[in-house]
Amino acid sequence: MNENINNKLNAKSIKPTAMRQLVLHVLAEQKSAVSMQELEQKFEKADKVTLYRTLKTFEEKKLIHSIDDGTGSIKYALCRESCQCRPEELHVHFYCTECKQTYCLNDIPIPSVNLPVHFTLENINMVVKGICANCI
Amino acid sequence: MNENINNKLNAKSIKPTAMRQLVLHVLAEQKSAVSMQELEQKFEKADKVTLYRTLKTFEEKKLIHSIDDGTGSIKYALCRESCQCRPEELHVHFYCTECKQTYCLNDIPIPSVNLPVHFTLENINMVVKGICANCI
DNA sequence: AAGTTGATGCAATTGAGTTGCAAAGTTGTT
DNA sequence: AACAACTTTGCAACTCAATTGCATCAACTT
Repeated sequence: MNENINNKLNAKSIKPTAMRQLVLHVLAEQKSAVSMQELEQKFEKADKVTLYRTLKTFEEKKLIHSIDDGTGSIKYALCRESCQCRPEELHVHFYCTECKQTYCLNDIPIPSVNLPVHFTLENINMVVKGICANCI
Repeated sequence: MNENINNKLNAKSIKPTAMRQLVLHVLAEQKSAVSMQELEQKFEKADKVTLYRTLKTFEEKKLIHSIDDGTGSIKYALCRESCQCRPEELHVHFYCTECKQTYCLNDIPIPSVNLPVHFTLENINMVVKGICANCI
């Protein structure tokens, strides 16, 4: 397990410090995307700023991606193996207004959009709001 | 012109106060979606909170819609005539990373998404980032 | 004119995100 | 082992948008 964690960090050329192992471990357990605040609460003692910078590093190295689900706090979730976070690889996110959880709909790619002429595409954020299967 | 403004307010059953007429007037002039801060600067003297509440009212009454474009400040834009802000009516938004403007792509409806079973849909936010035609 | 309701303006608070800086830890070199 | 060079961590403090409380003001009702 620890092997696995270190492998993932190494694969993205992130130095495997204790903190980073811990954060990655917790992230890997989540079924939904989590905010910095939620993560913070999952540790006994955790410095907000270290967490913040850890997440930034993870995101830069494309180990995780962030989702702005419109709730005011950004959520983070693990990327899939070998993800490059390119527009074609992105998936839809779902925010449940009942349980307030944000889920990666990994199997639902973001549909392509025909932009007006001379518009270039870099990135897409698509968040669907509604009620998830568990809350109906 | 003033007639027009009052008609729009009345049509959505919003009491046409001076402030609201003014804000609606300025909103109608915009080519892109604007933040509260940007709006504030367009007035000589404007109280942030009044503006805030005016926008809230407008949004509740579906005179405007808000866009969370991921920049950290919410943008507002007029809805089209007779818009109910239902999922089928929503359009894609475009954030230009060059000019930092957020545009309503009114002619591009949000593509439909096949959600997993038992997920219900209430709303969709779709923001495409890239470079707009003016900035290329 | 008094009373009720809604709108406005100021002050102050919240809450997420961010920066600065010094201490602690890591790595590589002699 | 000792040193320098670099990275990571932790605390304090700050920024900035959004929001709330409360008192005042305007408009409409009886």
